[in-house]
Formats: sequence, structure tokens, C-alpha cells
Amino acid sequence: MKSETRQQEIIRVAAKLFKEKGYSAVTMRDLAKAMGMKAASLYNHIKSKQDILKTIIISLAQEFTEGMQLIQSSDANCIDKLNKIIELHVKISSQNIYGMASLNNDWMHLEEKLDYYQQLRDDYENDFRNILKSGIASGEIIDIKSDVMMFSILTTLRSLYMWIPKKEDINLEELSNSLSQILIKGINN
Amino acid sequence: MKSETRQQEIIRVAAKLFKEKGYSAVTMRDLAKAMGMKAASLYNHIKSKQDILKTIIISLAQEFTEGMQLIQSSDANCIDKLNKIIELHVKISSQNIYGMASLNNDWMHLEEKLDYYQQLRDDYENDFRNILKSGIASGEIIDIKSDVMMFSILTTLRSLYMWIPKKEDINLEELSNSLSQILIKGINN
DNA sequence: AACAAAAACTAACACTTGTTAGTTCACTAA
DNA sequence: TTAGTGAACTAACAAGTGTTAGTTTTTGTT
Repeated sequence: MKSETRQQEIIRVAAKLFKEKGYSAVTMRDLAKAMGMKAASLYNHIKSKQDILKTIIISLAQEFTEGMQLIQSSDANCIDKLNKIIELHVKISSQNIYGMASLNNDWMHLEEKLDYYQQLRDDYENDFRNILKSGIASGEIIDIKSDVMMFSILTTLRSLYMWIPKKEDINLEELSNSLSQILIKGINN
Repeated sequence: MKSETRQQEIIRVAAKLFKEKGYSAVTMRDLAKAMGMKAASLYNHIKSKQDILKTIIISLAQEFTEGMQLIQSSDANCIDKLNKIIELHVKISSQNIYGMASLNNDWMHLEEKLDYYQQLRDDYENDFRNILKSGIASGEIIDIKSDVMMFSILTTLRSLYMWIPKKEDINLEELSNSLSQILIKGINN
């Protein structure tokens, strides 16, 4: 296993700080202090503050896009596709808790890459919506307010990063299963 | 109907800007420009930038606390209490979409009032958890992972502000009902 | 018309921001 | 040893930050 480069370390530490205070409230001097160096030294490894954010967010957005493409083109039924989407979010979120905070809260501070990010997000949501709709068409999914349904499931999955770290010993497969149960079958007896 | 004071107008406009870029990224000069005045003039009406944020967040947090106290002390069954909580979130969120963004994303920039806010939030979550637990005990609610259940429902409700404005003509009662159906009974047929 | 209060203005402050330039130092390859 | 490289440093910059002081304009009441 290759050890982390200094650049990767800076990006990882930055993501952690961004999660705590948000991109705008974290200064390069904050980041330098967390790295144990002076702010100017950061620039031996990274191009700009903006570039750190871009790296964090775009790589995550692409991971989601790739995952969705695999799921969408599979021949599973719609409920199974939803379960796969839940697994995808649990997997990515648990592997990059801090980055997910930036993805959710700081995407608007992307500058040149903002349009590209929004395109990826829109495409992702469209794929999700289409899965729901074909589930409704096939009778697998109840036919009410597919937009509310999509909003409810997607915001739960997008907020996983806030919650996963609180249970250190959590079993990720078990979490996926619980989420599937709750999001799809509901909570009533 | 009393017309809005200049102070209230500033707070309302600030909340809108905070939603778009986050508290830290909005400058007093941004806010002044949106108000059609110079930054210094804002201080005829408000105490500080910090104080604007405090006003936005704390008043909302107290609204939720009061609503929860009413629900908790009612004699409805647990499922009905959950439905009431859903209504509460729909009502408050639709009346103050911009403020809800600050409540969700900028609470960490509260300074003196941070502890107070966190206390309110913890209490709210405890009340919610207790409702779920007694629903499980009474057999109204399925007995799996009450923490995942709570996370799922609460993050959906907390994120309503992102989504409500997109449907201008939305019927709020209808939205509450759809959410109740989806969050409680699930989406499968 | 005169006055007081409210609300805008200009100018400036002390401090913080991201970033650059130029330098020093430890390590590695020749 | 020497030369070169990567990664830290100090110092500084121009621009932007929240906020204050003091002044002028607007507004509403007598």
C-alpha cells in the first residue's frame, strides 16, 4: 500500500476542516497550522485553495456518476436498483466522510467547475428519477408523488456523512440493509 | 398587517444571501448592495453580522422547540405524533425557507449562542427519539434500528428547505400527507 | 417653517485574506 | 565532494474584512 503523498495529506486535512467550518471559513493559515507548517509552504504542493475544493468535490461526484451508470445499465429490477444505490451511497460516504460534507455544502464555491458539477448532479438525479418512474410503471413502487419520494430518499442518502462517523463500530452492510428496509418498506407495523 | 421594519428586511435579505453562499462567504458589503445601501448604513439597524445570524437561527430553533413540546405532551399515539412532527417541519420550513438554510448549514458560526443552540437541538432529538421508542414499545412501529430510522426521517425533514421552493404551487397539506405516507409506510407495493 | 429623529452617507481603522518572491536547509545521486 | 531537488521558511503584497466616527440628508411632527 502506497503511502499518502504530501499533497493528498493536505487535501485530506483540508476536507476535514471544510466539514467543520465550511470552505469559506477555513483560511490557508488554518490549514497550514493543521498541517504543522506555514501557509506559504502549502503552495509547494497545491495550486490554490480553490483547487483543493475542486479536487475534493469533482472526484466524489465522478464516483457517484460511475456507480450510477453501472446500476442503471444492469438488468436488476427497480427495487434492487434502489438497494444498489443505497449501497453506493453508504460505501462512498463511509470512505470519504469529510469530502461528502464539501460535496453537499460547498459545491457553490466551485468556480470554473461549477457548471460541470451541476451537470453531473442533474444527470444523477435524472437517472434516479427514471428508476423510480419505471418502478412505478411496472407496479413495483407505489404510485404517489415520485418527486417527494426521490427527494426523501436522496436527501437521506446525501446526509449520511453527518451520521456515519458517530457509530465507529458500525457494520456497513447492516447499515445498508437497515436503510433499505426503512426507506423502501417504511417504519410502521 | 404591520409592514416590515428595516431591520426585519435586512435580516430577511441576509438569510437569502446566506442560503446562496453560506454565512462566511457573504460580506456586509454584499448585504448592503442587496439592500441598496452602503455597508456602514446597515449598522443603523443591526448590531453586527454575528447578531443577524443569531437572530435567524435562534428564533427558528425556538419555534421547533415549542412545536415539539406541544406534540410531545399531547395524547396522540406515536404515529400521529410523527405525522404532527412532519406537519411542523413543513409549516416552519415553508414559512422561512432561507432561514432554514442557515439553521442547517451555519449553526457552527454561532458564537456566544452556540451552546444554547446545541442544547435545543439535542433536546429536540431526544424528544423525537423517545416518541419513536415508545412507538416501538407499543408495537406501532417496527423494531429495527431506531437510530437509523430517526436519522432518516429527521434529515429528510431538515432538508425540506432545499426542495419546497421548487414547486411554487405546492399544496402544503398535500406535501405533509405525501411525506407521511412515504416516510412511514414506505414506497413499495 | 422649524426641529428632532431616523437613516443614509464618506472616510477610515485595524486586521485578515490568498498568494508570490526569494531564501535556507536537508537529503540524494553523481 | 558537489550539484541539484524538494520542501520548508520569512517577508511582503494588494485586496478585502467587519466595524466605528463623524457628517449630511431625508422624513415626519409640531
